Amino acid sequence: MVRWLPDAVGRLERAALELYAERGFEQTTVAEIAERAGVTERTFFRYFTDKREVLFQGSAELQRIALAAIAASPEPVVPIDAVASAIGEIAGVLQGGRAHARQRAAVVDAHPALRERELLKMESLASAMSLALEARGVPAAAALIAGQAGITVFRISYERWVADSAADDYRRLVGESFQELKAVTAGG
Amino acid sequence: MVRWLPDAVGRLERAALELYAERGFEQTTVAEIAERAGVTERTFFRYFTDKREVLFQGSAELQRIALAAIAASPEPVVPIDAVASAIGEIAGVLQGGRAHARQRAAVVDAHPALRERELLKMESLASAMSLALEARGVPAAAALIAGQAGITVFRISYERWVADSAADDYRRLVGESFQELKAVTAGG
DNA sequence: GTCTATAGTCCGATAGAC
DNA sequence: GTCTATCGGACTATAGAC
Repeated sequence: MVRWLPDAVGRLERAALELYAERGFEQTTVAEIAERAGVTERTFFRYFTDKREVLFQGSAELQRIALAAIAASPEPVVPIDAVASAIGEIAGVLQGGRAHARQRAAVVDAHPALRERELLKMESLASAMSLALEARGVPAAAALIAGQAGITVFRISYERWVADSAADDYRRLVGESFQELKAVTAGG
Repeated sequence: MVRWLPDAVGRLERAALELYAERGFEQTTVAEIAERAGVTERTFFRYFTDKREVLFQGSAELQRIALAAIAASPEPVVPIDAVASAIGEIAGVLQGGRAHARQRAAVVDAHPALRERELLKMESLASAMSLALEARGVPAAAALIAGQAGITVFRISYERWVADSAADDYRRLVGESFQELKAVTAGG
């Protein structure tokens, strides 16, 4: 007989996503999430700083993958290409869990408080990529812009991927969005 | 004898910025802001949905200016140029209040909850610009990317403008950042 | 694990302007 | 009378302190 069931964090994450989807973010209390996960309210706040954060644990892992890709970019480092490979790697990882991504996206989009948090995570990813580029010798100004360009493409292709049933190849959507970005900034 | 002093909103905004600067965002209660502004807590929540929003009332006006610039862009509408003129207009308006912008930026940067809200306002500006571009006949995909590219430039040049004492010509910084964006995305 | 401060909501009351 | 701005108090849930 075990005292605690394993994976309290995972159970809390699943319970929260389900409840937010079922009855909405604001209509769900932390107590209800904790109850469904079989822990106390106190335990929830042990693992997550607030009610939103429970949906964003995965972003740290994505960031790790992106930084590894930039670190592994071949010399000479072309900022936009290094970032494109990083975003492509992320897309490759997400590719498998489209159903989950869709449910999560619907929940996040439905509430400004969650969209806010998502934007903060994206910003964090962008600055991390910029720093990684600087570490590879890219000048600060170019690194900043390339990092931001990367999340622009990431977000736009993510939206297409979850919204359009026909567009199921996420990595390919990323590549297309990068081409569009190049065309638009060239002024064409 | 008037029953209420005029401009309760303005007094609340100034009181909030002062207090957030003096003792930090989290260490300031809404009751204290209200007290300094000479109203009750209840009145604060009448005008602002939450404790953060009090610092972001100005963003609606900036958005209006940006959209007007896009609506007034000469034919044929080149998305990136239309957005550049919109961001340039905003920079021109902010140009005068550099001291205030600096204090506000310091306060916002100091707390993630405020950075989050700022990112949400930027996102709102980006999608509004994208919609305005679509209204001018720009295809959806290009409009989305151009809008995002616009806020990328806006934010990067804003940071430079408040951080670097020597760089006091905001409009010029915006122009330079657009050039850098073009260079980076071209893969140079 | 309990206790508490504070954010944020709701309903109603009040006082002046028109 | 209606409209608008403020105040008062009670209430719940989040989040952090002890």
